[in-house]
Amino acid sequence: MPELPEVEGVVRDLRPLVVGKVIQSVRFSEVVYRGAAQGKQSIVKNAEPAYFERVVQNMRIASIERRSKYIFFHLEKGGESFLMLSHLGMSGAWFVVHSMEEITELKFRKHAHAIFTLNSGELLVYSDIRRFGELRFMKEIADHAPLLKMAPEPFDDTALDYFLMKCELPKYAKKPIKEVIMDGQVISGCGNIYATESLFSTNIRPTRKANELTDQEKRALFAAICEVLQESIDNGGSTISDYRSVNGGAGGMQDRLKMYSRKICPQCALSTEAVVIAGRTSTYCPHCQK
DNA sequence: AACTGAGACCGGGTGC
DNA sequence: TGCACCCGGTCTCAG
Repeated sequence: MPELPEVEGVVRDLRPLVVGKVIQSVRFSEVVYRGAAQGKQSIVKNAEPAYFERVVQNMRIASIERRSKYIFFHLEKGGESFLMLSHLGMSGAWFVVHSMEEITELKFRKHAHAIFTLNSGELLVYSDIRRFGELRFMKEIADHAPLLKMAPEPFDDTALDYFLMKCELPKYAKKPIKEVIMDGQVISGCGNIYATESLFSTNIRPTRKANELTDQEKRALFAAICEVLQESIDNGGSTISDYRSVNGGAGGMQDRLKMYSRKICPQCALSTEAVVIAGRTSTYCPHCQK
């Protein structure tokens, strides 16, 4: 499951491989075309695949940027700029290869849904096993309303105050703290894995109501989130089931996780417990986390 | 107007 | 071997 660190890794890998290159053409999988014919938006959102094909032709990849768990491809053609948005969902992955056979894991090759041919002769491939990811072609960020509501990047100076402010709002005050920190409108890029880890490292139980945390606890929790996100970025992200870095590598962070999907607390050696919060499995230590 | 909950999207993995 | 079910990030829509 790609969260902020995994998406950051993909962006850092992609940049030197494709920035400056020109998209000659793009083709989509049968699933995408068939879905569009049935009125569904499989992978490709807010545009017909045929439109997408036509419009990205001869566009230069000017830069690539991560924002929350999204990847922004800044494209240019004839002095005009465009945005191609990619969200990896549960199982999205990007590859840069000379031929599809270079994608060695069959499940990723089998579920390649967008294949861009670059002027270098290489293929830029978006693969997505569970199809929870998306590709969106836009003129500007405002074309997709939810993007305007995203919280600041957690490493921004404003992010802590933004988080503290959101905790006080009626909408969030009485919700479990774990649900609050996983909300992209409160903190950007913190999903189940890193929410679980940061709550464990600060000894805070995930079910506590947001407004029942002390100011000190909230500040410590926010700091812990930034720390674990940074640690994960530094270690290539967590490869849990379907996350792969560009061209199929695995991350190293999964071995450093202390609470996510653990049966035994590494701190006190007692059994952990799991509850469901906002639809997500939330593992915690009932002894260490108060 | 604003919030809430349900539904939709999927196939690999797991357990019976 | 087969099959039903579980899981999850985010948006959309009905209430």
